[in-house]
Amino acid sequence: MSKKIALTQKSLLKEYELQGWWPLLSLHSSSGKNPTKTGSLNGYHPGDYSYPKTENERFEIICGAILTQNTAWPSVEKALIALKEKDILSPKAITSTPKEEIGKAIRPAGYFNQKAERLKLIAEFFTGLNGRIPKRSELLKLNGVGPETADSILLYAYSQPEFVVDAYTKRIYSRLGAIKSEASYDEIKEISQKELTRNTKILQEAHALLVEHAKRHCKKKNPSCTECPLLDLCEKKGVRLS
DNA sequence: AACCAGGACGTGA
DNA sequence: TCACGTCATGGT
Repeated sequence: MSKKIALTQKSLLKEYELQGWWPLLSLHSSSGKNPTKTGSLNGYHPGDYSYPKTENERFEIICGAILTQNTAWPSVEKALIALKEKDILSPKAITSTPKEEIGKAIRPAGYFNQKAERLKLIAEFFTGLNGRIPKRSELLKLNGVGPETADSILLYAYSQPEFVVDAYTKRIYSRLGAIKSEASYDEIKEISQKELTRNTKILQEAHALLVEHAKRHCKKKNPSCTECPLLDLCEKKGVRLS
């Protein structure tokens, strides 16, 4: 309870260093995969919180937030790259392109039928904003945008201080003993923001670090606890030591 | 060859 | 409210 979440972030930052989310296609270098990150080819910008710099980048993040629902990031990147290749990674293009063609491009990201529909809905919504920052309640009214997607959009596309709770967060916090396993999305979000302070840069890093840690050590099936940087904080110490 | 992946929605109890 | 089935491809 008391300060476990804050201590966790401190340990994760020391272990993995700054993450620099959200990954952007425009930041992909030709030098290949970044060995310090597990999820993306690269596209991160550690230490630079000035992204997104353009409306195109902002919209790319929004599309990524939809496409990554229950889907591994490398698959999402394939979909985003395909959209860009076909020149349909803009609100106008997505609005004016048939759902079938969008579905064809985003196929590797899975659920391509409903995601194509959701991309069209949020493209319309984005255009209607005219550059204004959306409210969370507005985002939640969109079909296909639940609490996590809404918070991801606010935190990474609009730099609003909203903590993102995902399956990784719940798993890590639950194993640590920082929350009860039945805790709701909003409960986890509130205690996190309370312990971490409501600061955009901190919350961007916090979520990214949790994702990285879940992929490296706190895996669902076979967690590797032996070299876990959180071992001394963890209630389920040594679920798997081998 | 199951199992999992940076969820959300519709349905019925 | 809430548990449960559904949506789908691709990597391990």
